[in-house]
Amino acid sequence: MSFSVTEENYIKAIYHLQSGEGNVSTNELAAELKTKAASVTDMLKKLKTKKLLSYEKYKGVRLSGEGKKLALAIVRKHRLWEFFLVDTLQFGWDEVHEVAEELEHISSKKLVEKLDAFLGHPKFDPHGDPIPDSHGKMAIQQQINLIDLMINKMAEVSGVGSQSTELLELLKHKHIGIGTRLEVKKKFSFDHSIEIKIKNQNAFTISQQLAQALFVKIV
Amino acid sequence: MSFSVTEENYIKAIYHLQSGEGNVSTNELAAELKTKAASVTDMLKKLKTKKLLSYEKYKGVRLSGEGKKLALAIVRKHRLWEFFLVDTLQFGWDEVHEVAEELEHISSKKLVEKLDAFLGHPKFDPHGDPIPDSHGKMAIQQQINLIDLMINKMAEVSGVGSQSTELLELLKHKHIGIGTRLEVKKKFSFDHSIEIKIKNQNAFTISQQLAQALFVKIV
DNA sequence: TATTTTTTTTAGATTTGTCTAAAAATAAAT
DNA sequence: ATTTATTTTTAGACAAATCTAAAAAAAATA
Repeated sequence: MSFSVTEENYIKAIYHLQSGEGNVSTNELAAELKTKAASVTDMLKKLKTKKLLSYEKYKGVRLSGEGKKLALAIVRKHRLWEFFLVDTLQFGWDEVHEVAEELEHISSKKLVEKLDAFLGHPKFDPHGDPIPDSHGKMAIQQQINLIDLMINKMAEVSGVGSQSTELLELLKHKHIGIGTRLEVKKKFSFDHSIEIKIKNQNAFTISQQLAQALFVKIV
Repeated sequence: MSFSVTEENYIKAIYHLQSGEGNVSTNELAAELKTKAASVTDMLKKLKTKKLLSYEKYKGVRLSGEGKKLALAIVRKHRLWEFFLVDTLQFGWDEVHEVAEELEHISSKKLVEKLDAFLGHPKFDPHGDPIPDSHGKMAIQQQINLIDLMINKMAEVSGVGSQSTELLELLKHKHIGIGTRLEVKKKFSFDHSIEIKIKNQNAFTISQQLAQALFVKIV
């Protein structure tokens, strides 16, 4: 079975909104899709007959197994294309979203698998979000080394690479601790030092050694 | 201004059909687009108001300057994507057409230019057709029809005249593909069939129809 | 609990692209 | 030059996805 671009966009929107538990409301969906509640109601009735979701009048909506499968396939394509745009075509990580919104609706299964193989089966997209594999499975978002954090991505310090007093002394001096939120503003290839910015502070640079000793979680 | 996928397909179809001179007829277009003449008439009226073509009742249609520009932009995208699919993703040259039909409607200008640069500004697609540059200019096709190849001149298959599965089936059976090197050994005026010789194989004859569907480059 | 407010659904209209059937124009043939 | 055949256009209808306005249901509040 094949679906229109509009239908796919509804499925994707529901997927993103139902991440908590509880049902997704008509109004939430209308806001997300920049359309009107009446249009959403019509589409939900249609997608229900296609068995992509469970929906009862006034009760909101949740994806069925089939619906989730479709959503994951779309998310997979979106994130693979984003990876391609940044990694292969040298787009900035902040300018790929709209293009990927279009590319995610290209239907060829073979294209997706060949693209995935060409890119080396990446597990995370340029924003740090996990890419579902061909069965819909995603890697757990684990912490990454600060040295690998992409520029301008807000992250939270979640671990350190050693307990040495020397390291802790340095961290104390720079007012960095577990839970500190920061962004990488620049990376200097000369000595692999990086410039970071902590809220309400001026940006400052830290050495490669220090960056490698810090682990962060994207927030 | 931006155009729907349907509108773009009409423009592309007219471009391909008007290659000779003379106007393109409603019925020709209906056949090419697998739709009905009545639908074509409706769309032509619409595209005329958008100034993409000149159209008078019962007189057929031709693209305007704007229309040609749009057609060339679509053809450029189609052929660049075909090149990408074959060259980068290792698709077979005979399985890329449908995928490229979808990809050609992705709108991002930046994507096209980045893709073109990544591929090394290719001049011809995997079927031997020239790829328009960003200004719409194409390299002269230095390939000739196999039927016109002089006897005993070594040449290399560089393109096919159609994408039909019937042709592809025949070529597969005869082990002829893009890049196959061959020579014409004899031409028979009775039925215009020609005898060709591929290295390490016995010579065999092919029909006029097949020869006309093959383009070669002298090597 | 009764009433007001918010959310959601229905009803009916609109747009895009399509279709069939019938009418009009053009081209071909006697 | 008529008649016949073909091509093209009009007229009216339909499906997809949307909208506005009004009605119905659910939630919030007094």
